[in-house]
Amino acid sequence: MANHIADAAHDAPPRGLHGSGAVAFSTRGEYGVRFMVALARMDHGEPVSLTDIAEAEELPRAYLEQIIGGLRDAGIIDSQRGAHGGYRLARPANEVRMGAIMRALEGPIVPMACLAEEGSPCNRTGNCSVIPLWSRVRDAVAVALDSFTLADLSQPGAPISLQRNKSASL
Amino acid sequence: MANHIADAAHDAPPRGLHGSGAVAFSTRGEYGVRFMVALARMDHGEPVSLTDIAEAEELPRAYLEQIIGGLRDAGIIDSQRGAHGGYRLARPANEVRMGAIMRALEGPIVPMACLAEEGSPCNRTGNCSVIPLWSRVRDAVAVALDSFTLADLSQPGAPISLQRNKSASL
DNA sequence: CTGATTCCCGACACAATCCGTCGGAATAAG
DNA sequence: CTTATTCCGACGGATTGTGTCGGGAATCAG
Repeated sequence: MANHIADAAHDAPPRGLHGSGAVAFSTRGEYGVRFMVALARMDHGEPVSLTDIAEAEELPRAYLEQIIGGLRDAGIIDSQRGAHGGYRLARPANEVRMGAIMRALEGPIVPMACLAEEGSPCNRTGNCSVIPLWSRVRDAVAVALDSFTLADLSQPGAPISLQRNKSASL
Repeated sequence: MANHIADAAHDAPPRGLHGSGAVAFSTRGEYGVRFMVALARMDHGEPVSLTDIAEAEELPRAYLEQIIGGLRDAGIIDSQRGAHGGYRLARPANEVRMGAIMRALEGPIVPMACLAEEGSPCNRTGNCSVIPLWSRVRDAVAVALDSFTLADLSQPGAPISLQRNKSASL
């Protein structure tokens, strides 16, 4: 199980893909994104320590530490050890798409096991005509995530042209 | 030292609905959709028994039985008990959107707990500027699912204008 | 050099939930 | 009455999400 995380962004799935109630991301995604937003706001050249961010966001420090390993491996953040160490954005916030962050945190977007390239791709070939459905969902999620950059979320006033949030039970 | 963050920072009560690694639907979604597609194909006026569909799709019968309860409750399928009983589509296949099926199977589409209307909606108001992200993902998934009808998937030749599936690591 | 600070990493425990099974009750047809 | 079928609650094993802990490695200050 100890697969080395050599190059990220492509090789993430030590975490299996099981499923949940609905589309639901896990807390890895939530905490990791909040970490990134906080880091983008606090990053002024000097590294920001994990403890500072965990306090600011009221997140469990040790757990957060474990989560953001994926961000480092993906090259999204740079880390510096030792006293006065911490984390920095590897690139400007407006060049970091949220899709890259989420994939680094939660692994590839695979709404259904059929779409995972490794392993048996749904041996029910021919019968299985539902793949287009999952495929389109996957693409839609990717587009939605990539339509935001980190800068969009880290600026205080929300400058996002967002359609009215109905908040109804979708 | 402020070590109190480590143990007292997590608010226990509102941890409610979370779930999975990536976007991944559960097998409820997969099996349920396959059930619906099979039913749409086999439905010729007479009820189709669960055993027949489970055999045709090679799905565990008892588990499938449990899953499709949601479809019945949602009024998507009609059931008839007793000998020669079984299931029928409640409406024509081209009037049934896949989004309705998935919601009946897996519950509302809520990528992050913040968006659940019941309960505490992310008491971090003000700070939490990431809601637009989850909101857009939710809407994108809903649109993608609703862009298919059951008829689209149950017809043998795939008549769907589907962009080329790159199958890359999204 | 010594010590303090911080990231890094493996292991572990607890809880939740998924996945699937089982047995039986209710209903309907012959 | 017998048989076929849906309906329902409960149960268990396996997996995984969530979070903690302890120590090791890098880095900096004195």
